[in-house]
Amino acid sequence: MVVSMTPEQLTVRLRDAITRLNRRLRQERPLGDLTVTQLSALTSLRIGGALTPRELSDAERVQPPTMTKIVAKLEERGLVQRSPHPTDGRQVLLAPTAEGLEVIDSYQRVRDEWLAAKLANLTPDERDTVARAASILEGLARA
Amino acid sequence: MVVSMTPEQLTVRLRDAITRLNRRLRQERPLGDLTVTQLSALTSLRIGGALTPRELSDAERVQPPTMTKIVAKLEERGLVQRSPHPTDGRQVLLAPTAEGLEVIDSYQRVRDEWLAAKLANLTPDERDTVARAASILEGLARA
DNA sequence: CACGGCTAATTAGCTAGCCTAAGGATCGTG
DNA sequence: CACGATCCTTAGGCTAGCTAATTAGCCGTG
Repeated sequence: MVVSMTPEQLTVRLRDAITRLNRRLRQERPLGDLTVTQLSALTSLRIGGALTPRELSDAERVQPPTMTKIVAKLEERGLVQRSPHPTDGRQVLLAPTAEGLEVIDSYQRVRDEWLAAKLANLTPDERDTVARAASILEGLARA
Repeated sequence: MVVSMTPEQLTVRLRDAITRLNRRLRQERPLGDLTVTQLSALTSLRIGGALTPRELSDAERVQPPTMTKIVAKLEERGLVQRSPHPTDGRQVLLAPTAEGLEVIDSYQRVRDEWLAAKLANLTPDERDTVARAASILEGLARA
């Protein structure tokens, strides 16, 4: 079932799909709680262990001042802890607190209900397509 | 090459890919020019012909006040025209101006250079996967 | 025919999330 | 030891979304 589409059509189509789905994801913000941006940053911290703000902003593809704000909010909620860098006084190390880790876990289970439910309605074949596309799209965003 | 992934992994992975790619798309704002949101609304108007603000906000999945602002910006630029509803004095009809249509066309060609270039680097197989996924994702966002 | 309740659109005001520019602290090297 | 580079933050601005409240117009009922 090859879809025949010009490159322009594909570009427009993909952009549209991305922006709409993103809007939808933002809307589904569950009680409590963290925004998509905050959760993403927190998750990067768990994966990366302790990161500096610079490393974290690189990982999240935002500018450093943006990350300052995101981290500030996570800190307010006690989900991230800041400690001095052992050898470089300019830098700071960020790490999730125990509560932060807990929050991530509970989100992994609870959070994406809306999207998970939608995905569950797809055929196995469609899910497979989406899974492979997700990897490809991540690659695009990273590049 | 079937990717084996739990539903949770897929959900998280997809959300991540969407948000990151969306950030990237926002950043690539070309000179001139319309934001992704504005272009999307304008395109909906071209497809839908003349729509009321309510219809347009439904189509774009935003709340009416949000659409009021988007339309105001498009109007400022002379890309959208407002006319009274023939039978209902509360409503308003929105339609793209000639210039608005022209702008859409030029964007279709010029705008998504960044994304188009990325897509061009994919293998035909990957492009096909992305194309099919785009349709599926649009369906998700719509539902 | 007027009035009460609904709907459409806008206004007001908030938050998140992104940016650039500029500043202060620290590092490292000549 | 001074000076350029680097790290983080502050300041300020913009887009994009939201909810609550207001204004205007519609319509059915008494």
